[in-house]
Amino acid sequence: MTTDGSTRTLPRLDESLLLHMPPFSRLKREQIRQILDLAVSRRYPEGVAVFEEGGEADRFFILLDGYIRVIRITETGEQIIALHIPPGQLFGIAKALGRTTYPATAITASESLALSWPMQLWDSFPAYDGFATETYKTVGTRMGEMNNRIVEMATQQVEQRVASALLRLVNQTGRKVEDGIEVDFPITRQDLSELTATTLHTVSRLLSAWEKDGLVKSRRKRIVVCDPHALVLISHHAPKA
DNA sequence: ACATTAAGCGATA
DNA sequence: TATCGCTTAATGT
Repeated sequence: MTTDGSTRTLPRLDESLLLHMPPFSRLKREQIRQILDLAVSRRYPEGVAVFEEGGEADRFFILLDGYIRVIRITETGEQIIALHIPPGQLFGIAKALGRTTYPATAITASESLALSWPMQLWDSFPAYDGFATETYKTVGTRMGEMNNRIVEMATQQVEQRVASALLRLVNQTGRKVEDGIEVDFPITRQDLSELTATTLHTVSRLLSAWEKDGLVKSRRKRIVVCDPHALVLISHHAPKA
């Protein structure tokens, strides 16, 4: 925000920023220009809240770079990680859920860059070709994913849940490295346990066991999956009575 | 099949 | 040096 009240940030945002983002990829340069001129660009250090659960949903966002962790707090004060958002996705789109407040807290899992717009503009954006269908797709995918996790929590055992969670992480946010696929942002045992409703100790023991068998490689805050197929087998293993 | 408690170690800031 | 991330063993449910 500048002193004259305009919302444009220092250098004019480059159009290539949005050119390949799914919600805007079908737009002409001129339309992208319009949208960018309405946007605020902001960099967030690792571990800060972009917005908080219950807060007034006054802006919506698209993640250009980095990763966002969507978390909720239970009655007893424990954190639950709902999902992670990769670059190119919209988030904080409360109005798409018919809400005026944010339903969860968004924390940066790594240093991130995001554009945001005032929520008042939400109803005008579907005029842009592809935006509406893309947001429906995003909302649908996320609901499906959370739905799957509910079934998972209820039916699968811890080892399978952690295996599934790890697979989702590398599928959605994985980066190719020397000896496998690495989760592309810093992630602790605690984080993984909050994703799978278990304890960091159990996660630590599982990762140690998997590492001994060559399925994964991990150091502090970093996890590499070396043998995805073996993890798939574990995740599909039927619960034993 | 898990969680919890406790102790200790190396990495990181 | 203090804190954090992590591991492991022992014990509890």
